[in-house]
Amino acid sequence: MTSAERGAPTTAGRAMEQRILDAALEAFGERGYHGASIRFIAQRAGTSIANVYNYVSSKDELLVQLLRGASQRQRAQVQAAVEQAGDDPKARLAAAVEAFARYVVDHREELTLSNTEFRYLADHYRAEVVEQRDRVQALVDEIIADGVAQGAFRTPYPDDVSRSLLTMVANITAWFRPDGPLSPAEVARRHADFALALVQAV
Amino acid sequence: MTSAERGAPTTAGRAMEQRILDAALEAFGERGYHGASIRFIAQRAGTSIANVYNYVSSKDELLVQLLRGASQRQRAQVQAAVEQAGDDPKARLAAAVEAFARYVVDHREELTLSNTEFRYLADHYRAEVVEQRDRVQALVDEIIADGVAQGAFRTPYPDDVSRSLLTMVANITAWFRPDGPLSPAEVARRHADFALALVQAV
Amino acid sequence: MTSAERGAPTTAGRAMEQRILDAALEAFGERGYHGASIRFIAQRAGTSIANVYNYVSSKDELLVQLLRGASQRQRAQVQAAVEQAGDDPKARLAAAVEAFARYVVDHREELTLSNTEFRYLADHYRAEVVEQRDRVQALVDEIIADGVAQGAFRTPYPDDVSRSLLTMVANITAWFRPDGPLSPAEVARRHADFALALVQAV
Amino acid sequence: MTSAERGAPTTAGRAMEQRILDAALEAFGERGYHGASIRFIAQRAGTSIANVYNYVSSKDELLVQLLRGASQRQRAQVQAAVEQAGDDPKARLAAAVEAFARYVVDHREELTLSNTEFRYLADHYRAEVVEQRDRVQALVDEIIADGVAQGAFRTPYPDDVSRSLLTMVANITAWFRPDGPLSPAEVARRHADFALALVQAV
DNA sequence: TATGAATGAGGATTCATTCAT
DNA sequence: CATGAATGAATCCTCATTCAT
Repeated sequence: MTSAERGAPTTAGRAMEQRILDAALEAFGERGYHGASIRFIAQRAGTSIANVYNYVSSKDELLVQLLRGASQRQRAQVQAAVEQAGDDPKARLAAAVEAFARYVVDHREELTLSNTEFRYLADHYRAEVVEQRDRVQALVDEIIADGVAQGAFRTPYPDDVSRSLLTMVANITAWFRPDGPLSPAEVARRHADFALALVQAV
Repeated sequence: MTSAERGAPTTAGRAMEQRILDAALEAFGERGYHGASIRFIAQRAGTSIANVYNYVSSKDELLVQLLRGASQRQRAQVQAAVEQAGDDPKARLAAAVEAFARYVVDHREELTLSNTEFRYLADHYRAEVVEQRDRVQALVDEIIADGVAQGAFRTPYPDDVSRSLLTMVANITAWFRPDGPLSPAEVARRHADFALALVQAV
Repeated sequence: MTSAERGAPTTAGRAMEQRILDAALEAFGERGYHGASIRFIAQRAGTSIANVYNYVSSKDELLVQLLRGASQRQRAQVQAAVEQAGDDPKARLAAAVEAFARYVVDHREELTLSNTEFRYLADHYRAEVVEQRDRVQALVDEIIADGVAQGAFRTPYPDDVSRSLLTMVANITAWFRPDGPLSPAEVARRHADFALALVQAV
Repeated sequence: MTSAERGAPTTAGRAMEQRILDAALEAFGERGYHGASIRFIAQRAGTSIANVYNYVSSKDELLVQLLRGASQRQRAQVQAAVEQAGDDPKARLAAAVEAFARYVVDHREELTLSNTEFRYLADHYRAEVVEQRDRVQALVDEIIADGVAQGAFRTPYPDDVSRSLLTMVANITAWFRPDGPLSPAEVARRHADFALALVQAV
């Protein structure tokens, strides 16, 4: 059931919904939230404007649905990676950053949106996305704090480093091009290294 | 007939022009390029819509004028700082990053624009801004390469570090709040430290 | 295929039809014909939009069905009252007006519709409603004319009084509130008195 | 200065504004508030849709401007007539009703609007119109109460008569046609007579 | 220098309606 | 009997821009 009030969707309906979400992701990514019209999105999805509103109740809602999904999946991916990384702070930090970076590079469109259009969300919607972000930030904060406590990291500003680190990784979208010299995997790995350097791992 | 196509501007004219540019900076910063209308900007500037067109030939031009000025001033500030820093790679890198960061924090609105609305510039205009950015990037690239050559920095990926470093600093705008715990000066200084950590300065 | 074009309706079908008509009456009453959408009506009726069209062939038809029914029942009620009132013009007029007023007050929504949305009916439909109204008007005209002929009423403008009288009573809807000080029965009775005053009954 | 925020209007501007208001009055009268689109109004006024919004800030505002003006002028006309009518309750009542009726017949479009579209006004706007109406009603209430006190009127329900009387007169719009047998002046005069009959003037 | 008047195109959204299931 | 999917046309309103004054 989508946010537009309706009953159980058919198979065709579900497919159409996905096409619309995909089209919106592309459109917002290319032109920004305000720059991408519903007309443009509908065209990309191959439907009429009116039919878009059978699946989504407003343009706002379209944006939030995309951002919400992205932030949840990214958080989940980071959390899972950390859980598998064992106890060593270095391993945990590397795993967190690599997973975070991997999500960024693999879902550039979602993250471009998240970085640049997030602020246009209505307050009510923004909260949901902020929470996911905060949970990731808190996780990394904690890893770094642990590392410092155990003497594995020597940075004098653990919290500031943590924030700047995630800022750096989230904004890989600002320069990464898939046809560039670095593969997604390499980009992610190197940023894991950068993270260790930033915290001054011993 | 825009300002550029006319004779010498009067003092009052110059003041009006500045009011318009300031208003546009605020407006774009709050709502984004597509989200801020000329009407909104004119209201902020306290003039009529039509009068905005006495100073700027189009909305595009308004954006480009802001971004061009910002990127030039930022580059100039970084260059000046580096020139005064002497020969030591560490001192030079610290000076470059601190100056860059300082500009970001002191001109948050300009840089928010630069980070998020830059992509909406027409190709022709974008080039001018890109050039300024590239010159800063090249300068930092060179400092880091020198440092590596002299054995002062041990990073195995000097170019990647350079790019990620500037990304991190440019996006301080994403989280910095003037009423937060850190002063602009502190934020800048710490990012200089982060830079040295990132390049693994000896 | 609308209800009219189908076989005998089921009991459940009849109930649904009534729910739709009730919902439409409410909706048109609250928002007017143009202001009430089929979506709104369907929601009130607790069905889908599409299902509304199983019972009514168009929005126009929905309005006409309501107005037609109302005007028929009102006319019937007035006629019945007059027939039971005997021969005295005063009694007949009082009975007519009281019955007419009673219908108005007891069916405010229908009459609000009738007073305000009637003009949006397509010509073809309007005729049916006009006929019912005209029959009531003619009946009252006749009663008053009789009264004048018999010397029971002294008004010099029998036809004008007749029209203004029914206008006054039909538009009770404009001010009557069920939670006001007057009961429906009282309102009706007083208007019967007003009618006698208007015709200057001896 | 119109409600749409602008500076001093030019002569041409004032003329355009009047054309728009006239067009809206006609349009709302013919099709009702919800039925008359801004497009339709603009066409009638001979301008573009966008230009309508140079003079009026919303469709709501267009309606309220019309209704506000009408109710004010009608009240003023009634008040003036009463003031000139001397002290005799009969003369005063006749004057009030005749003036009221005259306004109705002479401004049928305005009053059709007032009778049928008034309820679609936003609460905030409605209050202004209600006040004008209430003042007229209060004036007539008072005249009738005085007449009853002085023994000039014998109606047992002075307040109810007062309300039904004005209802009757306001809704002359429902049946009056300028090409009918009665002139505006005659219609008004007869309703003054009806008023005296209703209150049972001695 | 400054602004009111004007507009065509387009913004998001809702409309009444149809049809396959 | 009932409904989700779909649409073209229309809704109100705002857009960036021009021009005469």
